[in-house]
Amino acid sequence: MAKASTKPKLDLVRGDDSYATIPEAFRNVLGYHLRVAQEASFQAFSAAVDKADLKPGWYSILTILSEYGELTPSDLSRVCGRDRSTLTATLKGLVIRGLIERHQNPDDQRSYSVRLTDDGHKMQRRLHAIAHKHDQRLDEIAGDDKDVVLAVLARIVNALGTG
Amino acid sequence: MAKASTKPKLDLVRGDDSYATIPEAFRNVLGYHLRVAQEASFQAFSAAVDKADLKPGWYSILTILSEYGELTPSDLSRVCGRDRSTLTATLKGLVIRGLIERHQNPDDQRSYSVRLTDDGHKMQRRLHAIAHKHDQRLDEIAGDDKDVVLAVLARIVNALGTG
DNA sequence: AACAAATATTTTGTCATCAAACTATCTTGC
DNA sequence: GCAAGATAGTTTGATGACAAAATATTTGTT
Repeated sequence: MAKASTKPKLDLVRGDDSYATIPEAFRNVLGYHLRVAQEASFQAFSAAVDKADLKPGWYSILTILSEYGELTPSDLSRVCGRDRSTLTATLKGLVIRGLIERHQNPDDQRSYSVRLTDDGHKMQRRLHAIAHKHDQRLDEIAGDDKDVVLAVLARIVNALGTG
Repeated sequence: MAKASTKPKLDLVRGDDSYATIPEAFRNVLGYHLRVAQEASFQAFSAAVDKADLKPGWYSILTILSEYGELTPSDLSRVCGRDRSTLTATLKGLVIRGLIERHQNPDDQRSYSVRLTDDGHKMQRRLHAIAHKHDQRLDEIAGDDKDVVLAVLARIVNALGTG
């Protein structure tokens, strides 16, 4: 409703596919721009990783393990900010590919931890190189505003929770 | 690798579930914070919509239609920045629920357009009320930095493309 | 010691996203 | 007028996410 006077139907038809028309209702809406920017960023990283025949989902897990050494799936899920159940399939794949190995916890039969293998370390470095290039690109785009943006994003996460 | 000296394993175990420990490797990385913040924002909106027994995916489509009046799935996909194939299922659901209706294009048998029904308009307003509250919350969190953040997010999308 | 409660992980179901393959239809060029 | 190519939409398959239910095991209580 609102202002039904101007219906911008026409300029939708554009040859290039850059995102032509932002609906008026979303123009000032952080959530919308957050979603679109995150999707763009992920797709760009994904494409770069894909060219090397790797999976984008591996990067964060391998990197966290390279930093923390050894973690249970639950701790890993807390650190990377995703639900535990999301990790199961990825971890299974990483084990199969020999990039991580499981260690049964001798004190608790329910629990195990994962750590990088040598191949896992190598793969982490490969992925990190790709990720780092992507980060640099984002940093250039953000320029001097980077710190402000990081601060706002952190406030959003703290205020709304991780999920 | 890098600095294997301090492995912060310990403070992971926290009673609350606010995101405790950001891996050092991600602390300054826009892409990571973008992903986590977007996920948090989406989950918060999703939860609010869910309480009213609605679907978050409906909101953007209904709102775009309320603004543009009548669109083909392809144009809708361009406006909302998602792939065409993503819309198929949602549009089907919206038709079934009587929130939108399809109109065959008389000049092209392949093509149709969708527009809101009266129920669709009502539903759009309900969802908008929820979305608006969510937006206000994000606006409060962003405070004076909102415009800077919006500008950076827009630059990211323009530089990396919509997907 | 036994049963209840908490915890660690997996499984299942839903949804959103893209890309690529497929179908149907329209347009173009010859 | 007909075949080739472009376009609109759908389907299928992969990935990634959550939540809720199911399993297995440990801990705590009486």
